Amino acid sequence: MEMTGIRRLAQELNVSIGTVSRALNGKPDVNEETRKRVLEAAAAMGYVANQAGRALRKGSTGVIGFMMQTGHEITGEGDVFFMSVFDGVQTVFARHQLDLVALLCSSEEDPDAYMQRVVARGFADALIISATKREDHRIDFLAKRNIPFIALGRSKTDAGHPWLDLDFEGMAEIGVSRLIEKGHRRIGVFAPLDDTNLGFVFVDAYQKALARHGVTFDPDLVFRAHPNERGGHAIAYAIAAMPADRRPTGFVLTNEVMSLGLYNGLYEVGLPPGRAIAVIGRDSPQAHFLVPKLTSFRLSLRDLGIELAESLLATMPLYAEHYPLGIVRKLVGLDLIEGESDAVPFREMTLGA
Amino acid sequence: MEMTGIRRLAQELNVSIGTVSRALNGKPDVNEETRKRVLEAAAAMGYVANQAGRALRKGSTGVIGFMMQTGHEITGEGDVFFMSVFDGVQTVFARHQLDLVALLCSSEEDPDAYMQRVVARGFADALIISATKREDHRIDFLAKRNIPFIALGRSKTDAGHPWLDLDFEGMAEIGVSRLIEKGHRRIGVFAPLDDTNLGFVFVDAYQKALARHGVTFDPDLVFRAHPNERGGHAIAYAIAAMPADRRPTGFVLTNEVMSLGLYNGLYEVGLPPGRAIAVIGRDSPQAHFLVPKLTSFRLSLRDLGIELAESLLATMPLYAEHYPLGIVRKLVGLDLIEGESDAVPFREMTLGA
DNA sequence: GTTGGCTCCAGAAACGTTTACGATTTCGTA
DNA sequence: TACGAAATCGTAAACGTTTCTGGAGCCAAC
Repeated sequence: MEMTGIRRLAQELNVSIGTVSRALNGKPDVNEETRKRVLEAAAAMGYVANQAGRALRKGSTGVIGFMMQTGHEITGEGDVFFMSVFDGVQTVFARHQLDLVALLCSSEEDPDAYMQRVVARGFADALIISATKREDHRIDFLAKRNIPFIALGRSKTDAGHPWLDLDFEGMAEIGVSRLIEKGHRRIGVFAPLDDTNLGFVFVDAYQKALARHGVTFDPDLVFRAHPNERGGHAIAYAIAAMPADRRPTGFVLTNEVMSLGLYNGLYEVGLPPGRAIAVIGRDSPQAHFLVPKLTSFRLSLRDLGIELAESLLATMPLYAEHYPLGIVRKLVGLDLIEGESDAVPFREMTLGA
Repeated sequence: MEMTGIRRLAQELNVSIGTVSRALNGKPDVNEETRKRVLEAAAAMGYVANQAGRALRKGSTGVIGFMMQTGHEITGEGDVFFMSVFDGVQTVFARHQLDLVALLCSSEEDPDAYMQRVVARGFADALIISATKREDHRIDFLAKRNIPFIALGRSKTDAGHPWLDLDFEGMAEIGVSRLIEKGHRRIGVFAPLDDTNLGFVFVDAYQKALARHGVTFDPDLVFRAHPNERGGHAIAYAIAAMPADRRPTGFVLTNEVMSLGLYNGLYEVGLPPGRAIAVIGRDSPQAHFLVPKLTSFRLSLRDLGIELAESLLATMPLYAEHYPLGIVRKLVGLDLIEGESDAVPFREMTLGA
């Protein structure tokens, strides 16, 4: 009869399974000598406590879920974005033996339903949710159930929950000011087609920034598109389709990947970025080598991940003492990296490559 | 005293928990009338079986793990790549109530150790591993432990395990032939710095393709770089640093994102793609709008995901009957999409934008 | 009227772990 | 010597579920 797991370990060492467990979990009442023996034997046979058994008994899984939706069309941020954020999150979690897994919601399943399923199953101790919608039922749900969570991205639905978001207001203000100082008056911006919150926040801030500089707002300069390369590309064609004197002479973009499509689209329609149109965008591995060099907002995604993790742990009773941050609701700022894409001095629009 | 989970449901319905469980799991010996009552009550209170309890009892979790490493520098493929593959995988898994989660190995942790930990914990029923190395200990480990798995990418370590990989041989053959037909003789290719297997496979096939066309192999035309935008960018500068008559006049690239860096790098060094150097690359959302349009290899990542999932299930006793595929070890082909990036007719190299 | 088979369900065991509790030993001190 | 505290460990319960076993009830057939 084959013993399994901790029982086998206990038998081999001639101690009880209780002692083995206490030894492995660093509990106080176990002789240091036996603890050493246990640890060595465990390492030797590669014993790791079974997830199900442990979770069932402890009532917690040691797993934090990062919920995201698969399929490219939907996600506004690139994947590089997430991979870097993950890495930051994990360096914090690793300190507490917490594991990060990405909970992947199929594009065929409703995100709300998926999340309820995951929570009801007790799959994770806490959740990080991204791609927050303007009104996001997940927030209410999690708050009501008292599941620790943090949202990456603000939302109109406010449950007093912690969130982190990029400083879109700051980007709007800096971007608009910078272009206006260079003489631009017609500044285009992007707004997403769906109800992700960032679009509204950014467009609002954009309008305020314009007003602050006494420039009147033209709704035609808000370009609705998908938040991906395709969307950026489409915007270029939308611009080209406008009467020349109504086109934007500058553009501010906060999305990681749209600048790629916008750049190439602008080349195609004969309105080269940095020459015919000033572009300010967001730095990313993909956008980093654009020619001419993109004047862009940059932030450390790894640091964002670290802050995300720490802010989440701050709301979890077991870990809060190490992170006395309260309920974090914070905008993370971005640095402006000077490039040449906004070097075009203002003048009447001219067509041609 | 608060009843939880299935017990509460059973009490509410005045049946035993066993009956509830059987009703929910579609077991035969339960009255259809009571089954209906159970299902309705479960839906009403949003009951979902606890993951830990179920996994502990059943010995299987219903979770399939897709193992990947976080941090951008390491991953050769972009995140869009994975998000699309995931989506395909999930459409298959959904048919069997299986859940896909991404197991994220921190860049600070050894991938082998991470995987052993995950397996020992019994976290997932099966694994999909990506970023396979030329010699990959994970393969041996999983095969020895009899854990169902499939590798995305070939490896030298062969455990008779299933794998799927892109047809690098095909891309090398088609890409090289195409450029040679246009008169090119000096064709550059990329090889990764680390020991991912794809590099070796591709370079091998590249050499064979050259030989088949009677073109002698020049090792200087194999450019070692990181498999990301930065690497592509660096290659452009490496090319520019060569004596003009030793430079490649064409380039074949199979990586999703490197063409971005290469394109922009080539522009910077005054060797514009499609004009000074012919480039054949790989299609991707990011590369899709490059100017001039990239002549590229395309495949459906979603279909790749579907095939990956089906091939994995084919090796799992419970599901094999639905997927009589045997042990799949297969190259998936890519279509060539005509663009203008390889339109440059062969001539002596000229500098200048 | 007994038997056998069928349908449906209750009861209990089992999965692997953690932990509360109690038992044993040791040791210092009255 | 005796007693209490401290150290160490074994025992068993508990977590929520699935599934095995058996039993109650019913009907048909002999």
